Amino acid sequence: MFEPVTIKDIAKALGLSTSTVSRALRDTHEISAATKKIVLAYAKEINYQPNPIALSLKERRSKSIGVVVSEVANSFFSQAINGIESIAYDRGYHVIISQTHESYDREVINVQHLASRSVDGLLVSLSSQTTDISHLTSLHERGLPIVFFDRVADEIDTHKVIANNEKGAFEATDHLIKSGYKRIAHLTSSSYLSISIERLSGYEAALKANGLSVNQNYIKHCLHGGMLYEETENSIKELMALPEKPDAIFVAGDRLSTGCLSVLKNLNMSIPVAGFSNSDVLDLFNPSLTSVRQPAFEIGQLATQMLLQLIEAKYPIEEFEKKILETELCVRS
Amino acid sequence: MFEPVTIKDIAKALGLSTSTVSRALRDTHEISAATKKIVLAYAKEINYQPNPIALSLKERRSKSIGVVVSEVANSFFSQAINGIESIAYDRGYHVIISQTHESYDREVINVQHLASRSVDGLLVSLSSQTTDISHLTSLHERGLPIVFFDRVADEIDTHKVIANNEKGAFEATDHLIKSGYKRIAHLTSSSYLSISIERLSGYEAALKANGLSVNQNYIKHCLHGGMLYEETENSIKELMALPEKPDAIFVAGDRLSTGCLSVLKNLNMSIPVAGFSNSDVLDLFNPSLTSVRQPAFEIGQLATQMLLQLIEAKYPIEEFEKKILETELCVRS
DNA sequence: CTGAAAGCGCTAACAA
DNA sequence: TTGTTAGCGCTTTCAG
Repeated sequence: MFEPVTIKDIAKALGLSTSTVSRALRDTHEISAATKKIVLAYAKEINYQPNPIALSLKERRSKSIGVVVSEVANSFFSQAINGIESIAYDRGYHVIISQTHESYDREVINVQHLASRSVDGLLVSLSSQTTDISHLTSLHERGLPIVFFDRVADEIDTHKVIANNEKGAFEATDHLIKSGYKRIAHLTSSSYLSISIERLSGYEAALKANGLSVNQNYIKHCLHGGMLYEETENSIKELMALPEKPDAIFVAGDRLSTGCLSVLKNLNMSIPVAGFSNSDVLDLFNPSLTSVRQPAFEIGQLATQMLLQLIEAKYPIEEFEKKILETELCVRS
Repeated sequence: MFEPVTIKDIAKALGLSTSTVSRALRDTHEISAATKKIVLAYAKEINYQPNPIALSLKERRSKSIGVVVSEVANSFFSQAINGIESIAYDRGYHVIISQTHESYDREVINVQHLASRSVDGLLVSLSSQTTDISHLTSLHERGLPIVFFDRVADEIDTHKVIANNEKGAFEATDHLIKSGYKRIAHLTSSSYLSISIERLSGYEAALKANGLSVNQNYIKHCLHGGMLYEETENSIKELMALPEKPDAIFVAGDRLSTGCLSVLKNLNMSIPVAGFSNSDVLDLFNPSLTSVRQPAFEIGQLATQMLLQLIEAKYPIEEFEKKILETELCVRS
């Protein structure tokens, strides 16, 4: 049906061998200028495009990287993807995006699929369900470069790029306290996630730094991270049914933050909320959301640079680093 | 570095030929049950994964489809992508997403890149800059299946899936008029886009149906479709500087709608806005946005089904259809 | 400077 | 029932 031009067609048309054509196209020095010119001209004329599949098979690399995120429809991830693309594109790499929708099974399938498609490396942000990461370790041990961003797995020794979640959480919680609130609840995602742990830790540190104690009843985990309205709603209802109701909420995730605001609005409740979010329409919100903004684009860029460094390294790299980028607190009231 | 297991490894280990192994794995009837069992067991043991690149080269298809959208960070597109994935995934196809960022040059490069990567078909939503579609016609003529969604090109005879933009625009405009507004401005994107044309037409029809005349000064095109704050701001400033200021605005796009609200908020202006948007946090907005919501997920699904139908067709398909899905008006005030 | 041939992983005639 | 061989498009020794 769809018949692209091959190097063979050029060779036949020009009465040359395929190898000569190949060399001419790749501008090898061992080809006469005359032949080169003819080949290049003809290739251009018939709009020859090399077949990257054949190339991949031959060179055992695909010049593509796989990205594993939970949802594209999430400001943080879509911005990170833009960062990833901006670098990958410049360096001649393709980006293949796959979504886990926070499902562990889906993550395993996607990772395997990407690996079998011979991506040269993987940029991974774990799903909220993931506790077992053997699908990644096995690939990593066999030499597939992997860089984690945002939701990382400390068990795997490789580059990681994250936001300063602990500090961001600290600042947001501290801001609420400094604004006069004393009973600060914490709404967060699955407790497995590195980001949950880090943000929880920042929240607790802020309480302690201000002489407040940590009340476990004030901490609610939503395993679906805001994807399920009912789950978020239940958590908030439980919080608001406590004898000592919280007087402010610090939320640990993007979808969860907006979900929280929706629930509060629908329940006709008014309570200040601060939370992690990279949405670009927060200024339009009412009730407003004091937000912790992550440098999503930069995280994507940095992670990609590190991955390409691993991919293109001549010798296996043994030293890995965890880059931590600062967040930004946007106070709204 | 990263050495996957091949059919050859299995053959060698088991003392069989590669073809026997190949046949056993594909469960051909001409292989003894015993051999099959051995091969399958061993393949499982060493976690054999067929190399899809080799398969692609052989079968001249990649079991993947390319998607061309302007921005992933756009509710409509991210929802559409979810719809696309849901179908593609079930049918064993990979989805490769590429973003044009509304740039024509980028669109050409992406399309060519996808084509050269041997995608089996293309799902395209044109960039707002695109007027010349020869990069698509040439591929289409050479037999590459293409399905347009949302922003379509009528010049190419193929399947198309769109929302009922004209009716959606009519309803939104009509709603504003029925709410008592008489001087309704229209903020829209590039005039090349099919969606702009359709929505403009619905807007004009609503005015006429209500005995109002179309005032060209009330119609503003933003070539960057809301991506450039200044552009949106200028358009709105021009509108509000008119001797007869509009008393309501109908906006034709997602980013443009939120951009419009931001500008109005920042300029401290209050004027009712209705517009196309698929954001899922509109309920939190203040000022509110009466929205025209497109069935983005379904559009993605349908487009993918149609594309797979073209891809898997035994005989070339000559009859094409344009599916039009209904929008939903969500009144907010 | 150019050509012939092998090989990347896999499948499918064709033989045996 | 299984093995041999060729070929998908390309690069790269190795010969000429």
